[in-house]
Amino acid sequence: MVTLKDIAKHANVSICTVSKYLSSSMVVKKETERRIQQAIKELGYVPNVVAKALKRMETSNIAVILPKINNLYYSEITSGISQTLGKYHYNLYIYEVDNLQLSEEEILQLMRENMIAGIIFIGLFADQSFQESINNIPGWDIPIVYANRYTSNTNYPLVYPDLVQAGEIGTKHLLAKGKQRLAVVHKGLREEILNYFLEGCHKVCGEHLPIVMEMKDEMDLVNDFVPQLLEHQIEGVFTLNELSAVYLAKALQKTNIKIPEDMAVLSLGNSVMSEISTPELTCVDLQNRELGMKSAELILSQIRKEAYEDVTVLEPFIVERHST
Amino acid sequence: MVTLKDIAKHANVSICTVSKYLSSSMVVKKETERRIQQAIKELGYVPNVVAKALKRMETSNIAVILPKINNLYYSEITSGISQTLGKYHYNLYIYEVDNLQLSEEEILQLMRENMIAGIIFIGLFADQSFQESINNIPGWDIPIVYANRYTSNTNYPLVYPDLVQAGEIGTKHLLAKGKQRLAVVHKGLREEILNYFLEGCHKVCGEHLPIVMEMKDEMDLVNDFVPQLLEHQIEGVFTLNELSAVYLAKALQKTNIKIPEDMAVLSLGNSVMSEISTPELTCVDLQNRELGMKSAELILSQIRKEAYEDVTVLEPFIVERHST
DNA sequence: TTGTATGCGTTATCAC
DNA sequence: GTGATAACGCATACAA
Repeated sequence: MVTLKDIAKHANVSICTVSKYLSSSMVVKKETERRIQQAIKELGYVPNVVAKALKRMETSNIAVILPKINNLYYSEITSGISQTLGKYHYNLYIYEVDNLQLSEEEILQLMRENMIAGIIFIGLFADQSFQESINNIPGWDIPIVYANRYTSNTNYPLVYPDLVQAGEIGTKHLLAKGKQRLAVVHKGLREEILNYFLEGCHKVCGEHLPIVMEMKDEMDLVNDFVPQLLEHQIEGVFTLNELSAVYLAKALQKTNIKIPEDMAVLSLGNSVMSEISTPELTCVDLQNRELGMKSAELILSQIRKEAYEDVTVLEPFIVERHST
Repeated sequence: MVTLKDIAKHANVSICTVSKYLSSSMVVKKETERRIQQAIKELGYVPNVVAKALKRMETSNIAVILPKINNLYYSEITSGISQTLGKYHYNLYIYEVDNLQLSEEEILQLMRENMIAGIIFIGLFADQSFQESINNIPGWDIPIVYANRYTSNTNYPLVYPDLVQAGEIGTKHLLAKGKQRLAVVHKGLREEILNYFLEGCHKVCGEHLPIVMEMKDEMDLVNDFVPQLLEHQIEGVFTLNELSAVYLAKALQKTNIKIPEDMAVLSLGNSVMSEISTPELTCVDLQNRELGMKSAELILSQIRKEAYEDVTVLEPFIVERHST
């Protein structure tokens, strides 16, 4: 391995001179520069980031911790993070919690061992127990960003889409399409989150709120779920889970219910899945890539000790296709 | 930061004793052990992986380099890699080439700077120029695995699905379903790769090969592509790209062609996309997760200087749904 | 403008 | 069993 020492010797200067020159924290004579450059080229010098990190007690590694990467929802966000981090020459670690089977404590330990410069959690961990885990670590000083987590008892910045507005524009859209009797369908959504949507619905519908229905894994959509929809004479469904929206659309068509004439389907989330569904689903885009980019920026702000917003809210918008 | 030094002082032993005890490369007296353990607990010691890496000149970081992560094809493979690496306590870096806009040389430089322990390339880089880039680096010694790359001029192990067999079982399946006139549809596939499939088809069809059609981005499927299919009186289509298969199925239905009665559609690749398509697509599963796991194992074998297979071929299999 | 010397936290080579 | 001490490659305070 070629080190600064080798370069220094070859260029007949001291290590310090090379080091400072390379970090452009010093101006050197033209002749010195030439010799250093030549030595670097001839010997094939590659800086050692690990040594640098040890000395400076700081890496350029950001960890993204998420349930699984093979899910378009998470991978979109991750790609946004990657894009911004790459621009600033930070590296991106991925930790898939579903695969790793590590406890919260073990993950935090891992982050400290590796001198991670910042952590982005994507929609993970029960609020209290996790925050407690961090508080239990005296001298914890790694920047954190919570992407897609709705909580207030944390000292770290939050980034999430405006779910109230999502509920509002979704409902408004369905009403504008002439759909009166609406249902909000979700799948294991925490009540707290669900309430944000309903608050948005409320703004549009007043007291005439959509009915709320939960989709369960063991349900047969065609035989169990769709009949319930019909029973309530639902005309428009706002499905708060993209994949469920796609499956619902399939079930409706199997039951010979025309989309959007007999029933409109609006999905939350805009990945290829909505696009390839039949019919193509109208959806509320949650700006996942932007969410990722913003999360990365917030981590970098913390690292640089700059000011940052405690809460960043992204504006969702409607992408109209053929299901409403 | 609590270091070995602090622990040593607190436990009244030397740094060396603590270090060797922790790496279980030395047996210590019961009493010493107790004191060390107590010190670690009381002071809250966290080992510093960066310092360890510098000293040992070796990290536990594996880099995965791929075009983009927000693509189920790549993220499935990545998830497989993550699963295996996690088991052996290796960390996973992700580098998205499409986002980073780095040249081959810059990527290789990045890997060396960061003392990456091994690199997995997923379906990337023109064979020759890239291999040359590596050869141009004297003393390059980072293990590499090529996932989904078909080439012979490399010194590194290859992992890929058996495309000949994919062609064979796909064709066989379509024939078994009573489809005689077949088409193989691809989208910008390199001739070399395409030929593997055709070789598989040949095994089943003899000289009566399927016709090959290329799908282009600017094509209107309903007005341009489907009519071509009909013109050739095609009864079964083997689409070598999952997303294209889904779009083709949509186009066929718009043209009121019944799947699979009038035309069978077989897709290559088995992600959720085939599942949520209407109708659910029968497909040839390429075992992406296994591909990732195998890639990770091959990297680890190289790191451990164990023997490994130069070429690992995965066996694709049919997943039957409703499109054939 | 350049050089010397020290230390980041760890492991490894000795000696005791 | 245990302890000094020297590296690993780099950055930096301080000298010159």
